[in-house]
Amino acid sequence: MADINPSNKIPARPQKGLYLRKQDLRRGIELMFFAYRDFTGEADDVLAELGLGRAHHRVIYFVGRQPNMTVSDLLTILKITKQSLSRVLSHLVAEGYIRQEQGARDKRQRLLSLTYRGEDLEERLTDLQCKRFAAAFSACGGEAVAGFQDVLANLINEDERAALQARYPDLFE
Amino acid sequence: MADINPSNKIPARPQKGLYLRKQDLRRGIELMFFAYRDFTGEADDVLAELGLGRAHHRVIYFVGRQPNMTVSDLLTILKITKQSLSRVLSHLVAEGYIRQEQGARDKRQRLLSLTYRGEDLEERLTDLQCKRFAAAFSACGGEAVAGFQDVLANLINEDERAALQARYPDLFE
DNA sequence: TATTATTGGTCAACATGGCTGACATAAATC
DNA sequence: GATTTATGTCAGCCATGTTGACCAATAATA
Repeated sequence: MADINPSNKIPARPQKGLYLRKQDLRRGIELMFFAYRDFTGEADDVLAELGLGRAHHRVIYFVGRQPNMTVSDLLTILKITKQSLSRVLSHLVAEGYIRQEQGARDKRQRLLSLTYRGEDLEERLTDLQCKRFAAAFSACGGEAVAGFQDVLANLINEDERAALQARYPDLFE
Repeated sequence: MADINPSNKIPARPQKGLYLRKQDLRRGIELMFFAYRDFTGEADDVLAELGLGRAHHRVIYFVGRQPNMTVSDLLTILKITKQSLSRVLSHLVAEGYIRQEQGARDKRQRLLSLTYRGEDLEERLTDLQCKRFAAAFSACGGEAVAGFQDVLANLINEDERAALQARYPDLFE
């Protein structure tokens, strides 16, 4: 019997690449949700024991990465309002995780850095997340890691990607 | 002048693979943060106009993906408390995005599905995120997409990954 | 069958961390 | 010097997590 229906062989739409089917794009959405949920989960548990939350973690992480940064710097990275940041930051200063010094050039600025206590916590949290990445990277291999980095970089807003590249030259290799 | 310090040529630690250096793992952390932030940003804006939040989006997305699912099903996916879910869900039902029917086999259950209004919103939001993925995937190519999927899958908790595989067989190819 | 345990869901109250608005102070500009 | 701009704070609102107490339907068991 002849194959009357050509749809068995010829795709209905022009084939732009198998990874661009709706199903594959939805898989991207779902993997991002599940991976992010678990990626942050362990650190959240540690933070909860200390009476801190994910917002505190972000501040500690980025201040640790770039000591003596200003509040404004943090705001452009976190993309939250300075009022939101202020609450979290005040808490971290009060609890002795973060130290702030008045800026020499501009006295309005408060330069942020981690105390020893802050460094300890940062290391503990970062180690947790790094271990997860090390396991995943090991399981997948270098090619996959490169692809992972490439896709994530391209999910970032274009203008934002340029700004990040200027701030963190090694973020995109 | 002879090269006295060998650290210029010989790595301090055994070389487990270039993508497992601390720097690369931290890049993973940072890319996840920035990519997730922007990946959710556009949809958040649409939701905000409708007086909804990201929590509502998650419910709409997963109910759309699997109509007639129960509240319990949703809970195991979202990993939040049923009290949290209840508030969001009640709101969505009140606003006419979601319909709930009593379960036939078990009258305690309420089977969830999208109304036409809910379907419209789901499509609008999913399209936004799919477009972002389509652009990123196109820019990076199929190899990168495969690596992206592989790494994300391996970032998910192992037990959870098994459970997801059972629920969504096509999530991991 | 009657009782008990489990499962599915709701209501109330609290905490975190977003948000806006009003404001103080330092610096830059006119 | 007066105004404008930038940095940061305080107060209060809202969304969305949390726990605890509870009700109803079903399943398990004495």
